[in-house]
Amino acid sequence: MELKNTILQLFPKLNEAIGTDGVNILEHSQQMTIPEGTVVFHQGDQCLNYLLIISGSVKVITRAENGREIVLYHITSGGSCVLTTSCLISSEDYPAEGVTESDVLALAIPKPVFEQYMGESRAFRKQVFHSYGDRLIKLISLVEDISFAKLDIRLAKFLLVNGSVNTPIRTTHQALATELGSAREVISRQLKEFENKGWVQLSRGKIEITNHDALARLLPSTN
Amino acid sequence: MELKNTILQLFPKLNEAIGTDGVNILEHSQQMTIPEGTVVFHQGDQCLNYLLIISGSVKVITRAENGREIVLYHITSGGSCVLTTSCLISSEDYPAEGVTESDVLALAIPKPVFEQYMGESRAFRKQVFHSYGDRLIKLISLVEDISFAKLDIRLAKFLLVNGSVNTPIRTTHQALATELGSAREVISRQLKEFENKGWVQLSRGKIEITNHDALARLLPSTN
DNA sequence: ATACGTTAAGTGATAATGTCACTTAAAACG
DNA sequence: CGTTTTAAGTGACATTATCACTTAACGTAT
Repeated sequence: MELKNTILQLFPKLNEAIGTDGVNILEHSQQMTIPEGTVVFHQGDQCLNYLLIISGSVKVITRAENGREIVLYHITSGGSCVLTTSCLISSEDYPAEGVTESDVLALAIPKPVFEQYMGESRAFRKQVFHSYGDRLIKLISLVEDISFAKLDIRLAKFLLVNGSVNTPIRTTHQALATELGSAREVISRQLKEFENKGWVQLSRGKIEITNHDALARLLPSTN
Repeated sequence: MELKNTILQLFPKLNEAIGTDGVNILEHSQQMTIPEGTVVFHQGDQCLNYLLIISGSVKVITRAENGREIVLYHITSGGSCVLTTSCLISSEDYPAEGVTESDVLALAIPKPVFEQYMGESRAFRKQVFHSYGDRLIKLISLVEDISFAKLDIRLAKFLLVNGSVNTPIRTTHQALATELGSAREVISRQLKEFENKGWVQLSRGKIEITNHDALARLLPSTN
């Protein structure tokens, strides 16, 4: 079966769970396809499934009253939605919103099955814990970035990670602002500065990197 | 036994684990007392125990290169150190530092015992997951606060939570800045403004609230 | 009790970022 | 082709951060 191989590849820790442990995730879970732009969960939502993303990407954001947003993280191929899981268990209000950024293929494991696996399979537990730990650590990095790192550096980093000299980045300044937790105007001005220095070329909905090295020199050596 | 009752009170989800499940946490764990000001873990440290805090408090901070710090969260009585746990499992570098804020009494459960409990006790799993979820959600709130909330409001909130009209807050402006992820000078100026309005009275190492209601009016109604 | 070193807090200038109230321009669509 | 929508630009101003200090309060040793 094709899907099984894909899953095993994406979730190496699940090998045991699918194989020798006698629990077969595929039998007890459901494939879901979710179109782009769907709000997968809102603040305060309850979650009834443990979700594994097979393909596509989900962004998790919080919003302030004044409408400003910040992307907390993305869940991509091979990732699981730890926050929905934790929201299921914890009594606190779920403080974020998940939106698909592309068509998404996911595997939904119902809560009781999830709990059974947690008890029976060491491999499954490891997988779940690994996701949790990663998320926690990434969130801490986000806090660090937001409170310490300067915007030009964060912006340069984003550009370098998401584009290169021949692959332009297709996004709006607003989306970039949300991604970095800043304001559109600030991003626009910063990009304009980069453009004036000849490092990027801007057009509506598109950013082309024209001088990779100059942008890279902005980053601290540890990146 | 006194300690057992204390633990059961602090970690209600552990009831089952200590009682009927046949695993006795007290037998397989070790009490530790840690003096105030001890660095419990550094960035990159490995952790060999799952830690439950019985009494006292640990603060978890990150530091920027320029020396600025921010408190990520505090672990107090009844809390567990999820980050050390996750650091044990995840391959990523541990991105924070833990420092005891007072003398701390903790219960250290060695890794193998921890893993055994995770397999055998549903209650223990719940406890662990609950801690994780709470931490994740609190970190998200922190991101929200840092990126959206104005400093005067965050400061007022802190003052109201940590002091009252007859119980002054004993802390330095520097510590406050770290707590809120700001700079000392900014905190000093903001506090001075509060003082000019007659809301607080400042002296070295001490902040007295003189007008609780005025401070409270600064906060959004949802708090 | 006074002097001295240490730590906490204050200050002014300047830079970086965020906010507001718009305007201008590009694309999308009938 | 003209009209909506959506994206991006702009100037003025507010807030927060940074730097390079100064001043004040406290602890300690004589």
